Amino acid sequence: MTDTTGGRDAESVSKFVESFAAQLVEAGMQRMPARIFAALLSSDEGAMTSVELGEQLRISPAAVSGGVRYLAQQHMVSREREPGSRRERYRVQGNQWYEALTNREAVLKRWEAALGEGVASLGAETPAGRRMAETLAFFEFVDGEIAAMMERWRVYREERFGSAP
Amino acid sequence: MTDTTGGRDAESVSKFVESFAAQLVEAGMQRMPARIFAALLSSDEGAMTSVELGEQLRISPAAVSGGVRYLAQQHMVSREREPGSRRERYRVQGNQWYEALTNREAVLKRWEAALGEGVASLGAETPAGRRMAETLAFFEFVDGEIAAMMERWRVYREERFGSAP
DNA sequence: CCTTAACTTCACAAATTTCTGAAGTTAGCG
DNA sequence: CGCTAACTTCAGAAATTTGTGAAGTTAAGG
Repeated sequence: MTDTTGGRDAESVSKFVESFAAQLVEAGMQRMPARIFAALLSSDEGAMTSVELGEQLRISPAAVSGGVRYLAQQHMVSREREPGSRRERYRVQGNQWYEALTNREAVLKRWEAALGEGVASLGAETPAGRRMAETLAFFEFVDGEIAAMMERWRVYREERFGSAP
Repeated sequence: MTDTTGGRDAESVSKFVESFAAQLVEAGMQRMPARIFAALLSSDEGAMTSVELGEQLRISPAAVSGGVRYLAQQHMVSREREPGSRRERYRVQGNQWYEALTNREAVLKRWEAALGEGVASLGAETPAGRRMAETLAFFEFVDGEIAAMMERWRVYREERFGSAP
């Protein structure tokens, strides 16, 4: 086995990273954040330094910096500092990240606000206004359901994988 | 009330269209599809012709054509032809569109496939492989839950708004 | 304190995406 | 059977996005 990273075949890891990143891109994520995220996800530690990311992905420190900032804002990675060092590590926080993925809460709230304005400006009695009110109800419904779904996931996860976070 | 479109204030409708489209864009949709979709959603009929769309949004027939094709592919609008005419109407199919929105089925399936390959190529026994297997389980779980959620929505919708599609 | 390592910010070049006008295609209508 | 209305496709200009190198900032370590 070709093994240049200390445990795995570097090439097949890289291949997975790029292919998973491509899926994320297709789903709307920017390219650099997607690649960085995929790299972190497939690292054994679940964490990498800026330099390691730059080397594996062949990108500049500036690109790492920008990508990581985006991911941190979305709560998909967290940054940690080894005490007494200027070096940071970026970490995929266990299952926190996919909870963030479904936590489109902010997005849903904005949609709901926009639809609410739509109902108001079109008039609740017009056909368009009524259609929009129903759409709004749908998003409010989804909003409420998601919390319950995530709770069920935690239970299921616990019993299947053991060890809560 | 300024009323140039035959029932509503054209300017406030346009304002809503642009602001809702902006939200959709921020969530990842392309600009033209987003604007076209918002326009359809706020029309009383829930349907408009190519010419009407071009006029309201100030875009070329080519842009309408491209945007509508995208929306139809995503099952967010359907095209209908008034019989004995070359003219088409594009329609937001009641509640069908937001069901399509949650029907990220294709997306979820691709993610699952990619993650499955990841587990295989990293090794199910490695830490990274284990983390990825858990992620995969999460998406499979969500996949299953969504169908049930939509069913609950239909029941709720029926009792709150009456009249199934 | 001075040096240096480790990010971050910024201006700009390159790549990509988006929209348009023009030309093409198809189907209704006289 | 040809004319015209109603899309669609395509090539390319314009705008936007992306990633880089270079310069800037901050904090360890000597």
